[in-house]
Amino acid sequence: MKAFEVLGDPVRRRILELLADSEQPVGAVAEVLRAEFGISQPGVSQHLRVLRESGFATARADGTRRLYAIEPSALQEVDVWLDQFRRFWNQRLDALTTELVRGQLERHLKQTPSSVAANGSNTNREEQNDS
Amino acid sequence: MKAFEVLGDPVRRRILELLADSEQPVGAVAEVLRAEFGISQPGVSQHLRVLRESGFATARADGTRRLYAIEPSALQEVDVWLDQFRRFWNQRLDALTTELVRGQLERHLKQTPSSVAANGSNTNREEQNDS
DNA sequence: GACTTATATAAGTTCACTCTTACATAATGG
DNA sequence: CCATTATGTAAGAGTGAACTTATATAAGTC
Repeated sequence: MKAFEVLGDPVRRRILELLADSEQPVGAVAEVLRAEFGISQPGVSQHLRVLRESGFATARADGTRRLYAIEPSALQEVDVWLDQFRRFWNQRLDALTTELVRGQLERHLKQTPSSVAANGSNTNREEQNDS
Repeated sequence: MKAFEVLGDPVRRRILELLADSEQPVGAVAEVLRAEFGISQPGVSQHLRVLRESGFATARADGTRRLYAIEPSALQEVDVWLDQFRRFWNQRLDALTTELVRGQLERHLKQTPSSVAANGSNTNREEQNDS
């Protein structure tokens, strides 16, 4: 699990956030990081290398530029590791996330109405005990 | 987001895994870590302090011992950060806490079969894409 | 109170990581 | 080709984090 070591660096996390919007050339990323962290272009290149080699990002050539993009697999590993702890906040929907989740659920059900059919009413009513 | 820096250390991740089973006294944790990482008791205490101070664990006194337990909030922060990337491996449910919704949905459908009525077959079959 | 067990803190060392500057490589356009 | 733009690599410096050993604290035991 090298993934967490890679994400330990705030600059690299920021890079991933930038790539999440869409693939980006090194220059664009470097510009942002110079503004936000005061870091040089070679510094950025080094971080991008780490992200590439650890499976967090991929690069493709585009003329003289290289476009970097998110590679989900490594991030998903992190997600999987978190699974063993989800039960600590998952058992019951707590006050914080209930509404969000509920909205999510409704939207989801709306997207695939066939799967739930008739009753759009008391879909997830069993977990409002302490919220 | 100090959380990722804290999780960057494999020893600390292992400690959290150990605490996930149940709360543990320092001694028990230290024993495992000495076996697995060759690390001393003070080393373990230092890591536990980091986990405490960063909100990943709590400690309560029990006679001469201190029992450490998981504190979910910090881990949940990590989960939330991951949200912005989930769409890369969850085409359908993209936003917050997909797993939560998923588990919730499954439990719900199981608990209230009447709500899905006729089609008990492909109830939530649409999200087995890449797993 | 003295002894033991359990854990925390102090001080110091070591080492890996993240920078920087300088340079290399590669594609494009005149 | 030569210059320019875009990016990658090299080498070295500085810093901080994670250990170690030694010691402090604190609670149970006799």
